[in-house]
Amino acid sequence: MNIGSAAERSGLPPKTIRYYEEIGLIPAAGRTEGGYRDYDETDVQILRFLRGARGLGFSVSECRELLSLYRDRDRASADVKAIALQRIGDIERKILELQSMRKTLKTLAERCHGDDRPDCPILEDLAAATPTD
Amino acid sequence: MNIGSAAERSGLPPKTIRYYEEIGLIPAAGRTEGGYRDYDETDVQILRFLRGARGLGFSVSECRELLSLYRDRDRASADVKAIALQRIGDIERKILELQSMRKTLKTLAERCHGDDRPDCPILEDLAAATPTD
DNA sequence: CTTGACCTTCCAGTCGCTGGAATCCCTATC
DNA sequence: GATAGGGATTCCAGCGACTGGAAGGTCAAG
Repeated sequence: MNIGSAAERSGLPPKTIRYYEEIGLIPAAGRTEGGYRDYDETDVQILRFLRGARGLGFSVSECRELLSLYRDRDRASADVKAIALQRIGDIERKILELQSMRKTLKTLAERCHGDDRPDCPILEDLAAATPTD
Repeated sequence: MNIGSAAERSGLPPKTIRYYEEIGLIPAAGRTEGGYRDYDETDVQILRFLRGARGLGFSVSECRELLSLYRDRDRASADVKAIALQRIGDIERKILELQSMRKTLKTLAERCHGDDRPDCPILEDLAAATPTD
């Protein structure tokens, strides 16, 4: 099947599939006589795997690790779990950061009357910011 | 004061300050005879403002808007508030997305025994992913 | 035989910096 | 006055993970 069908069946855009090939995340696809990339079900499976992993926020290099574990029949599930737990930690840190931003913004937005007058605690607060690092 | 002091007093790295100048986020700084950029307290104030806004996750183009509102004495606070509310919306969407990822990953990680055996629900689940879009 | 949808490669751009190289300025010490 | 260092300057390249677009090749239908 050509790259368009593989894209449709995997949920990844053709451009992304070519990009993954270029960076060596997936092996170079076979070619038809006319020079078109040719994919089979196994390839699509790998592409879907990547789409799922990327969708869970794993970086491309984490995907590389996950993929090599996926292909390794002698893998230890502990290695996979470690990557997943790491990712959960990243996500939780990010959530905390976003929640803190939201809290600050909400407080400021609540205090801003939001009409046509110019005085605004949001701007005032930003202007008063001190370098805390 | 030179860029190093402005950096210290604003909390932004010198490279970032030059970058902001380059992209026109801040006006070009004055220069000393020797060609060094020269900053005063007002400049540092603006840099701090930017650091605060970026720290709350506003994009550079949002910062541009916020800065122009900040400088506009005839602004309507409603315009500022609208940007802030928009940003809160972005943050909340992002939090929901991350929470969903975390939930999926947690479920998978819990079901993975994480020892030296190869069978692993994390990999199995990724491999079974279907294009849902 | 032509049309149009697909494919190919390659180059550039996105966002917000960050690193590094080569060179210049300023101050302090010998 | 020479020199050493710690700044500053510019410019170019790279990060991550694509995405857009141009110029051209291929394929199936009419």
